[in-house]
Amino acid sequence: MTEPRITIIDVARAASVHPSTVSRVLNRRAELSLLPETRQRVITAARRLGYRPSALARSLRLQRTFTLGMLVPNIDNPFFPPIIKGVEDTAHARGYNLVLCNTEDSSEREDAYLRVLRERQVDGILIASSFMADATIAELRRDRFPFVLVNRGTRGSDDLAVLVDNEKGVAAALDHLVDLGHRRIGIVAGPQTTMTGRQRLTAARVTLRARAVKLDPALVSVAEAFSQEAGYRAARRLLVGVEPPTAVFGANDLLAIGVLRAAREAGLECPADLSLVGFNDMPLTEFFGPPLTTVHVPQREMGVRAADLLIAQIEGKPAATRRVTMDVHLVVRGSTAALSRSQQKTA
Amino acid sequence: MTEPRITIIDVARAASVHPSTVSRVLNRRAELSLLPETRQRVITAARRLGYRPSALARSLRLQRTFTLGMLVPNIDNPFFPPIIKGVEDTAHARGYNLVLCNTEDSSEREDAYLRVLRERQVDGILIASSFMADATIAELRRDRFPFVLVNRGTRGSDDLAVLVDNEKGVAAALDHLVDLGHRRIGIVAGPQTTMTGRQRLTAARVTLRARAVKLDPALVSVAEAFSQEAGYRAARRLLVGVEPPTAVFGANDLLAIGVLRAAREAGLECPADLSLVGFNDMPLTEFFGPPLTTVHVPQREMGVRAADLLIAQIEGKPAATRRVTMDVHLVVRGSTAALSRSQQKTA
DNA sequence: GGAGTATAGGCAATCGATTGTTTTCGGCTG
DNA sequence: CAGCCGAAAACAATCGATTGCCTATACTCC
Repeated sequence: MTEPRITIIDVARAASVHPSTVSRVLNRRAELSLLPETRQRVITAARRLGYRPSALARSLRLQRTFTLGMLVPNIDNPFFPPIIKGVEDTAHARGYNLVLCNTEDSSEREDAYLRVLRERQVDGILIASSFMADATIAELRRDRFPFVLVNRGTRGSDDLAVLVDNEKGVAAALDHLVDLGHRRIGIVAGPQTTMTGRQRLTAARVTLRARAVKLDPALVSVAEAFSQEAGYRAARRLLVGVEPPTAVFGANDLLAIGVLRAAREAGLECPADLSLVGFNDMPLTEFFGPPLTTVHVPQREMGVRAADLLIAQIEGKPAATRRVTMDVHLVVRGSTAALSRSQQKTA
Repeated sequence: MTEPRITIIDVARAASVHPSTVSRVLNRRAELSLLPETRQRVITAARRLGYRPSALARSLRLQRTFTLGMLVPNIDNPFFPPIIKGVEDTAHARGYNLVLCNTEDSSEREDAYLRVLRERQVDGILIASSFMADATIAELRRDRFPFVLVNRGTRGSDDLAVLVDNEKGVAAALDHLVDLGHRRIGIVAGPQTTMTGRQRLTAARVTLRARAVKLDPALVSVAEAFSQEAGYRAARRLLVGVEPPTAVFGANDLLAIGVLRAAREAGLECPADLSLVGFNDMPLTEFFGPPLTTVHVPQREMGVRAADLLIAQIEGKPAATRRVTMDVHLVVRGSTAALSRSQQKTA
């Protein structure tokens, strides 16, 4: 903008009133009585000049930006967009804007962005990013800076959080495989540096033990990220063994797709040679070849609940609950099938 | 934050210097000489107090926010995340932050967000949103507000823009189908309220005419959005006719996936009964069932170029070029096949 | 030793809006 | 007609950082 900015002072001059009067008129403050005629003069002048308030100046004065920040690990993961939309819709409806930060699964970027968000004085932060050091979060806690964790927990503290019932979801996924007759089940786990990665792997162990299926350590492969590529690399380690699995559980859908690719490369058909279950039920999974059996997570709803929680906290409303756990359920599609004779022979 | 904010004044007091000195130290201004010892005292004090500059105050004073705004039609469309990442990476590398706005294909939201971005005084805007009224853009142009169009053009003006070679892409897609022997080719076009939608349909007509294939008006179905659902609805209208197409071109990948769904429902196998080509080559298309033949668009690169263009404009650097057209090429995968005998009989 | 000058850093205006306090002015009362 | 009241709007401080300009101090040179 090379044009000089139209300020409240310009409007005041045009309407022959004091700037403070302009402010009161435009903010519809009832505290002070104003002549209807004056009010009209101000409004007309503002419109005529094309006045746009400066959110910067306003925020500086009010110490409130009406902006939320959100840290997302990777916007490329189709799991997140619906969550983001849920947050955005809710925020918008309540008069807040959203600044989105893609941390690219890097803790440096997480820290950098967090700093930026605080310097910009966002009113609160949603953290869907999972690598973040507990120390960083502890700092937020100490400063009483409003924040909500999304799809990730922290050890034992009572931070505001919207979580997924990982235990139930993993159990549903593995029960399904066991029910189909599978006994050699492989796990492509998420990074064990993340809460989600650890919880799901632990839950898998628990479930298999409960079903009396023993988990061959050679069939557990930890991916270094929640991405298709990492899933592919992890799956390759899994499928080359002397006794490959007849079914694999991927700790999220992208990992499962990576497994699919590795399987194809190894000449395995899914689900004939290898059953596959994912987690999240991200958009478009039903169109994959084959359509992915996966654990459905109410993504948009998570975003909505997270934004609700955060805004309530910001506005000092009594939080009905500090922790929301989303229910999940298995969606059976085409990537899983009963253990076949040929698979039994191989195994 | 309930804690009182640490300001530059607090640091100044702690270091026994004037606030202006603190500012100069922390901004490494060389214009004025400072005693190394003073400098050190200030830095120490700032660190000890945990001073965080207020981006708000800074921006207000400098009339610069070092923030870019980006309007995206729908973050759910996997086509956009890589573009966004390209923008974000570039912006970040140049010291800018990005505020992302999801317009949900609604022109009201577009206008609302555009207003918000201007009130927040972002330094420039990237517009990937396609519905936006030309009048709104004209206003930006008039105010000399820096902006770049991404993946959409405007009629005849010389706005900064990063475009896709739609003509070439569409020609490649349809040439491929014609080369495979298809003559009854259906088009699922994008909304004709968007430039992209119109350009691709026009290009399709031109290409088919050039190949002397006549386009049955009954085989052109316009979707009301660039979404899977809209594609599905549009495709249903197309496939129920007395003489259905043997191949379909979807104006983007999501539309193509909608076609796939409709085809499946109609009992048609892809590519055996129906060949299908999309546009964009968004992430994961290779994992669809069948893997989608589509026109590859360098998504991340588009974002990078757009951010480059915008930042150059903001910083008053001479723009080498006002308009960048990305090259595209067809990626043949599994959703297209040569016209088969059975299809010929049907047709 | 006094004028000149370089160096270090303080002073104060400014960015644009908000809001508690004060002023102004007309009208009314005693 | 002085005094008071209330409505309407002006005044001025404030949010936090930046920067052109000015000042104070010490040092140099003749």
